[in-house]
Amino acid sequence: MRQQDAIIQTLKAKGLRVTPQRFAVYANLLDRCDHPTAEQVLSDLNQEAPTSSQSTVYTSLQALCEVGLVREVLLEEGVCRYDANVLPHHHFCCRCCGRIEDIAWEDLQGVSIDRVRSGLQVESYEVTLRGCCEQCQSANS
Amino acid sequence: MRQQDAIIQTLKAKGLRVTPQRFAVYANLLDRCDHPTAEQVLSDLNQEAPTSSQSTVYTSLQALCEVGLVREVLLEEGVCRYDANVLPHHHFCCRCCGRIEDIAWEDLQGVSIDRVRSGLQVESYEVTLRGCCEQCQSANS
DNA sequence: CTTTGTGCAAACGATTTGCAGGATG
DNA sequence: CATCCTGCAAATCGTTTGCACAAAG
Repeated sequence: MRQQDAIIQTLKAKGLRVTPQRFAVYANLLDRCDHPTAEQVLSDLNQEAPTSSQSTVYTSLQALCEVGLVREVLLEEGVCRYDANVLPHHHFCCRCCGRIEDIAWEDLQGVSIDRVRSGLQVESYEVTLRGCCEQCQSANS
Repeated sequence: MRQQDAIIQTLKAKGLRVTPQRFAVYANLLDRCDHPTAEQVLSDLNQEAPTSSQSTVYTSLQALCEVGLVREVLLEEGVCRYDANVLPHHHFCCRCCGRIEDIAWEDLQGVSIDRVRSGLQVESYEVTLRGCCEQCQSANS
């Protein structure tokens, strides 16, 4: 219950009205460790009973992105995934199963951004690793 | 003219039939320093006279990707961009104008991949820088 | 001649939009 | 009670597909 209050406070603090649908979208995203698409969130919420419409999920995700509570992740063709982990981190993308895992910032040190071509004002960066995840490795052998 | 022969040889070497349309798509991509979408390539080719249909451009790009002459670049929502530079390199993505620039591999050294969580088999990686490009910086001031 | 590529139009899937009614602060 | 959000359905955008014809090796 305290968890829920925290979510409500967070939404309010960002100037977003707290509606059941918006709450549900954000809570769902916080709850997952993967990076779901809008459609996955939608069907997840409506699993047992219909709670949100398609367009509401889309607008909610957009609103959450705008205030910085959620970020878009673009690692795959055709779909846009969402991530409630907005702390800077990297991604690992499995070539076999498509799974996307977060890589903690500290686990990948040593990028020297200051060396980049002058003229470009770099505000942030992230590393995308591609390869084969543990599950797929054992499945393949 | 030698340039054109080189393209033809490259396509043949990859086992692709050399058709005027496919040639044009690949030549166009090699010619540009940006990372056009399929639609941009299409309209570019048909600028003066119609040379290729929509579906042909899409299938050509797909064929070129499959043989490794072109790579997909996913840095923006909704569209898939293409890049004829298949040497490993990084990308800079301007937040203001959306421009995407290649960053040479050597310009960004020091990522220590071996330190990443064990279990993950990393085959490749790339860094995405985000910020403000030179043109936008001067435009904003 | 066999195989592969092209072009058209229709199909598709993800996302967006217009608008009327409903809930929130 | 003014504003913002929701839900529906239709619209849109990028991309894919089916199929008949044409071109390449």
